Amino acid sequence: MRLARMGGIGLVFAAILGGLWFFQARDKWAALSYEGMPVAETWYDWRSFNRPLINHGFLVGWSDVRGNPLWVTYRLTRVKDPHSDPRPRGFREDWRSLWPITSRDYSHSGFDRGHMAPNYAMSVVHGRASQLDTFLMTNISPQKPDLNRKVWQRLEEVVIDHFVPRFGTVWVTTGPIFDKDIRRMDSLIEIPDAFYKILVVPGSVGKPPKALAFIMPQTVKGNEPLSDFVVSIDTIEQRTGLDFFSDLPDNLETRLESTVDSKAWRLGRVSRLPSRY
DNA sequence: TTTGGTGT
Repeated sequence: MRLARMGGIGLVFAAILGGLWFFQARDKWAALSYEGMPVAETWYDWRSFNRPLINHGFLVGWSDVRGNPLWVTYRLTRVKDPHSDPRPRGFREDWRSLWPITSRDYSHSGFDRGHMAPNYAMSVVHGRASQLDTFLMTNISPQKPDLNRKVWQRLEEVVIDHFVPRFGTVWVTTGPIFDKDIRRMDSLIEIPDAFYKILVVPGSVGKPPKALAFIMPQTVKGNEPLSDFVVSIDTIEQRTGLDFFSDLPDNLETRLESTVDSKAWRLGRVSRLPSRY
């Protein structure tokens, strides 16, 4: 009898603590993503199953099965005097991943440790703690050097150097794409076939939001114009099994995700900009 | 280097 009562009290406390955790987490999920974080279209499908990890300034949808983040979301805003702290020395294991993933798992694999939330932009906009979090292995995905160090880097530079100053606020959703055939590195981390990046400038009164989306395959040469890789968000949803921006009113969401609107972004002017380095 | 690699 007494045992049952104590058990009951324990359950009530657990429920209260769990509830508090959930509501706090839910607030952070909402604050770190635009109109709802990405969700798997089929919740029981292991291929798109992921769980949200909260970091300073960005959110990660982590897949323990693939050993990759399936999506990362963050907001970039204009800052007056952009400067970044020095690049940290190394990549760090994230204790939250089910399988321990370390920097060494990428060594001699032929793949770069590719940031999803980027070091420089996060440092400039969100500060040191955020910058350090971008070096967690749960923010890293295997990228071929010609992608990571060339055209993907150019895309990230255009976002932080041109789009953010021009529009004030840009929401970014980015991650890997896995086609049906599964290839893994020796460390069993799965190798993506391509990467996507979705940019959204939020709407204002009487003005709908605008989006620009890219898919870049691992096989790029690196000197292609960015405009070669523009796609609709619908295409990315089909290839990832994720649903983006699901909190938008349906008519807005449908329009945003089906249209390709590179003119409004004046992409042509920055499409062939060389990397700064 | 606003991307990364390798090594101790």
